[in-house]
Amino acid sequence: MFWSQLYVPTLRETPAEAEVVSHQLLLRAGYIRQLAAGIYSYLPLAQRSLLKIQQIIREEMEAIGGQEMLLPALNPAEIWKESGRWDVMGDNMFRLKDRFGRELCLGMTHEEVMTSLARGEVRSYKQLPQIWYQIQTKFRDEPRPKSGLLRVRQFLMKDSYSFDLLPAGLDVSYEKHRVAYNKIFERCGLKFIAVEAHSGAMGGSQSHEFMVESNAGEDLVVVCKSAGYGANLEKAVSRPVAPAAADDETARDPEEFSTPDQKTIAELVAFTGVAATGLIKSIVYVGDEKPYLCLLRGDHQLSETKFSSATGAVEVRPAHPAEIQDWFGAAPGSLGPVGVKNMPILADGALEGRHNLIAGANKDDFHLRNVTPGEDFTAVFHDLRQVAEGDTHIETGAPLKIVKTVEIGHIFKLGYKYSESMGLKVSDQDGKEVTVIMGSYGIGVERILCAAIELFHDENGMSMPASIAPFQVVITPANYLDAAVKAAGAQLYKECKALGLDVLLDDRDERPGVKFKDAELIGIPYRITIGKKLPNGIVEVVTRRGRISADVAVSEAAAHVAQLIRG
RNA sequence: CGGGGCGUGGCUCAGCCUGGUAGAGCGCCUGGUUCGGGUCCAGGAGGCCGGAGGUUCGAAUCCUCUCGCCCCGACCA
Repeated sequence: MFWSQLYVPTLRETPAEAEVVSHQLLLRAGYIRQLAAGIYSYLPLAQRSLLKIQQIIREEMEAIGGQEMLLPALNPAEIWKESGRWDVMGDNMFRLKDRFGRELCLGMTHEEVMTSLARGEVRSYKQLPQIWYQIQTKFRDEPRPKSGLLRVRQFLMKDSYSFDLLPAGLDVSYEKHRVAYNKIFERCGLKFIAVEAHSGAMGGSQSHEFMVESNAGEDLVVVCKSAGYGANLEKAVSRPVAPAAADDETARDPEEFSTPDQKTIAELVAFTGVAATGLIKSIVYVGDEKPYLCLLRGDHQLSETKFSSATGAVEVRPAHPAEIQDWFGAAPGSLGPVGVKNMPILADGALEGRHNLIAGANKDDFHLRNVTPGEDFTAVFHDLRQVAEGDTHIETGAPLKIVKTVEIGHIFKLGYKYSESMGLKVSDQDGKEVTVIMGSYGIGVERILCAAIELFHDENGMSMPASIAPFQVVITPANYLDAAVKAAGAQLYKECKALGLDVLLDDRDERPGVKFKDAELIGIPYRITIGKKLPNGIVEVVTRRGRISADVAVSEAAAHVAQLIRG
C-alpha cells in the first residue's frame, strides 16, 4: 500500500472530546471517527487492525474445533421472552417493531439465538460436543457510552457457545476456551491476566475474565502475584488487616452512651477515639423485598454481590431511610444488632471472635460499647465485605493489589439456564432425553485494539504490537524527490512484499519530519528510513517501541525487518 | 436518570460578562522555497456562530425552550 493512496486523516491536535489515551490516539491517528455517542466509523487503519485481530481469533477458535457461523443481529422478541431476558435486559436492549407491529430487538448477545438454532438441529448425543461461534456486531443501549471504543453501543464481539452432554464435557469445552483465549491475547501482544469472575445475569457456575491493566478501565480486580491469585473485586476474598488494637476480652455487658450527631464511622472514630476496626458498621439491605441487617467491621465495605450470594436474593438494594425508621425505630447512623429480632442478621467473617466492640443502640444519638458477637446477639457469618487495600491473600497472607482493568474477554459455564428454559435436549445412549449443558464465551474485538493502545503508547503516539498493527513496516524515504532514494524505496517495497510483509510505502512529497511523526502516531512497529546514508548502501531500521535504530545494508533491510517481526 | 462542562470554518480555540462589519493558529487550495523530526514566503477558499422562539432599531453575545457531545455518579451482559 502506498501512503498517498491510503486515507489516514491524522490530526496535529488532540480532539477536545477525547479523555482517555486510546480514544485520543484513535482519533488523532485517523483510525476512527464518531457518528454519535457510542457509535463509531472505522477508517482504513482501524479496519485493518480489527481484521488482523479477528483473524487471530478465528485461527485459535478453529484450533479448538470451533465452527464459525453468522447469526442474525435482528432478533424476534419470542426467543428472548422464552429465556426470560426480554424483561431482564431492560433499557439496555434496543427494541423495535416491524410494519405489522411485531416486536423485535437488536441482539446484545446470542445465547437465545444459538440455543434456538441448536434445539432445532441437534438430536443425538452423538452430535455432541459442538463449539459454535461467530464474530458479529452487538448492540447495547448503554446508559453512558464513554472512553472512545471502550464502552460503546455497537461493537464487534466474538461469541462462542459450547454444547455438551455432561458437565465433564462442559469442563473440557471451558478449558479449551481458556487455553484458546490465552493464546489469542498473547498473539495480540497484550499483557493480561485471567481472573475469577462473578457470573452475574448470565447465570452459571464458573467464570473467568481476561483483563488488561489500565487506568482507562472500569473494573477493579484483586491480584496476588506470589500466590497466583486474581479475582474480580466483586468476587475476591481476602484476609483483612488486623484490628488496630487488641480487643479487651473480659466479659462485659453492653453499655449505652450518648453520641450526639455522630452518624458516620469517621465521626464516631473522632468522637470515641476508638479505631474503625473496633466499630461495627450496621447496614440494612433489602434482598428480594426482605430486609437483612448486615454487619461489617467499621473499616470495611459491603459487597452487594456477596450479599446477593449469601442471601440468594436476585434483586438487591439498600433500605430506604423510612423503612429503617420503621423497622428499627432509629435513623441510619445509630443502628446496631443488639435486640434485633425482626430480620436476619448477617455478619462478615472479620467480626467473628471479636469482643467488646462499639455498635449503634437503635436509638437516635446513642451507641453501645462492649458489644460481643455471639454473646450479645447472634448472627450468621458470611464473607460479605469487599476486599480492601492492605488485605492479604486468604491462604498465604501475601499482599494483595487492587488494579483497574479493561475486560477483553469473559468465559462462562452457563449450565442448563438456556437449554432448560428453551428446551434444548438430545437423546442419550439409552434413548432418554437429556438437557444439554452449555457454555458461553465472549471477546470484545475493539477492546483488544484499545487495550493495546492503552498498554503501548508514548508521547509520539501508538506503538502497536506487530501482529495487530495496521501495517507491520513503513518505508520512509526522507526525500521522495531524490531519484535514488525513490528507487531504493520502490525496491525495498518489492522485497518486503516478496517476504510476505505487510508494508506501507510513504510516497508522499512531505518533509521527513512530517512522515516520521505520522508513522509514529499511527503506531507502525518498524520503519525503514532511506536517507543520507543511502550513497553508502545503508538504510536505517527503526523499532517504534523505544525508537531503537540500526544501520543495515539496503539489500538486507527487508530480511532484517522480517527477522525482527518473526523473532 | 441526578450533578457538572461544552457547542463559533476540517482541528484547537478567542470573541459573549459590557449587543453594533465574525477572528487567530493549524489544516486545505495555488505559486515559489526547503528536504533527517510537524520548513519558510506570498496569495486564496471555507462559518446562516447546534436548532427554534423571544427581547431589541440591531443578537454569536441577553432571555426561554430544545437538540447534541463530553465528564462524574447511578446503572451495566
